[in-house]
Amino acid sequence: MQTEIAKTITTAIESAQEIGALPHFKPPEIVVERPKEPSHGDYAVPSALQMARLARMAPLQIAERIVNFLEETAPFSQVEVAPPGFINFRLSESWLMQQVDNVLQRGPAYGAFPPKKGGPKKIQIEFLSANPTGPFVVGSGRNAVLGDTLARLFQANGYEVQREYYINDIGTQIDHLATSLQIRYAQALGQDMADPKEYAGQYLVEIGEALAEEYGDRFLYDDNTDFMRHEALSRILNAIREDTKLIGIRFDRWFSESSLYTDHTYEVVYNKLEHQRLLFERDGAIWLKGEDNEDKENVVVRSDGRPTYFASDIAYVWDKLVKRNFDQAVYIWGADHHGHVKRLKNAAESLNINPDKIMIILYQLVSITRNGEPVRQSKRSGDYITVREVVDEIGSDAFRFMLLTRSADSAMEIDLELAKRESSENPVYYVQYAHARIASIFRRAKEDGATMGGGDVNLLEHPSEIELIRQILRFPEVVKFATVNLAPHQLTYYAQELAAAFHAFYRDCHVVIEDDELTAARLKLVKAAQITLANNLHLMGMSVPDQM
RNA sequence: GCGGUUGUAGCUCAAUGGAUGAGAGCGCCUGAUUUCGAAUCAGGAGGUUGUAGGUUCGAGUCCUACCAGCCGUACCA
Repeated sequence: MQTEIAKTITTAIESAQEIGALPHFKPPEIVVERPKEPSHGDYAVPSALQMARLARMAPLQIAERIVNFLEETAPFSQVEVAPPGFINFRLSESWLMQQVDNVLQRGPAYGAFPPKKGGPKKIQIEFLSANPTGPFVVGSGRNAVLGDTLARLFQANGYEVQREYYINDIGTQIDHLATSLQIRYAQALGQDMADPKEYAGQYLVEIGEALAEEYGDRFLYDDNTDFMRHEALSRILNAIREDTKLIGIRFDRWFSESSLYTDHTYEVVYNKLEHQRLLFERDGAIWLKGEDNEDKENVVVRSDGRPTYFASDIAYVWDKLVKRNFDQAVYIWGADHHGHVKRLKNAAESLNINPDKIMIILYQLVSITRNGEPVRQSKRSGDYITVREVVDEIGSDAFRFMLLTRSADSAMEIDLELAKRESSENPVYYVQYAHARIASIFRRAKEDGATMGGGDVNLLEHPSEIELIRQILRFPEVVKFATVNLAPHQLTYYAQELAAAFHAFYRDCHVVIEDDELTAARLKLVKAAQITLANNLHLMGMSVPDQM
């Protein structure tokens, strides 16, 4: 709708300029807004205000001339100019009513957009990717929920989406993990050893005990680092996989960092950079030049010959955008990684990859408190709160909703005790209750033998009905907006507004009544509301209950 | 020090450079059910959008400085 309005405005300006009603100038991009104040209509265009200087005319006058040249005003009952120079569009009630049939027809697809012409764009979203050195903790939950919801949003926008988890399965930390497990295993076999310094968490004790039970002392005496590394990784990753399922997340691929080296991707990328003379040696290490002098140089290969994490990052982005040919690569990173954004994009550019294909979402970190006291989050010390613990207490839907309501760039604090106490007040239940109430209306209608077949949507003229339709029709716009702005939290706010519009309608309008025709029409409206609520809840990865 | 980011109601947070109303939820106060589900609805109190300047027809939003919090500033990941 917004793009259509923008188009008609543009043509109106052009024809006004041809005739001379407006002077010639290059019009700015036409912005179509949804005004906050309902009396200002459904859509508003402030372009006349922006063009006042260019046209050297009063904004009100510009707006009036544009309106005079508008060709198509079909779905609108009113197009008016308001001071200081807005052009306001009001949708006609009959048009609004007719959209209800439209929503019913689209059903589960309502709010989704078809793929672009020429086939769907391939987008890869890599998220969570928590180091496999410990359990899935609450802090990472935000990453997971953001990534998964964005994946759902891109799917709704006609993209072909792949969800990927990048496993950091090499490096110093993994070596420490292996030696820590070796100690736990030995302890499980009754050896008197000091607790590991590196990874002291309970989960390694359990894995050590499991190994002792399965293998006895077979791995006790020789150097079994490789075995320990493998066992620790696979068991921890399995646990993470199970825990992500707990909140409705599944990955399409688990990508191993070490595979970048075994399949020679790294070698190819390294040679490419070297061929372009972008690598140089200093202090025994190999560095990558910065894009310009202001950018810092970064170490790619350490002086002991081992590649850095950054080296893997470069090979990985090549793997994504060149080898696997994704159109876009989305990264979800904690804000503590913000320093890496520029160097990754610069490296991509050095490889002739368009850096615009890389979208990096930074989210502020989550701090955990319990009754106001900060809780430390550290896998090394074994001091952490897992997603599983919290989900067991408050449920997956409330957990996801809680993490999703904040925009990514606002730091959030979760108080565990408060979260438990208030979980019954979580707004997700408000939204789900609206859905369940509608299901209940349909159960009632069935008992009474009422159906929505043949319902005439033109009967839906009560102000609460019109308002509910307006809210329902916002849904596709919200989906689009949340995607292009990478702002999935918008879904949670819209869901509450939609539910509120339904509850207000419920107060004012009985659905199952004596008047069969009005009943049928209202059942249609209520069905449309239910479809929209359900599609929204699905997009947020939450359950859609018929009863609560 | 330098760089990034955040500062909005008692609390947790929204708000696409727009309109005499900066909005929700929680908490607090007052009301509503012989009715399709009260996990609901209606109303009230509560704000100098950290401070000071600037740009703009128009600023919570953009720019500058300052104050406060968080993060980064590794041949860790």
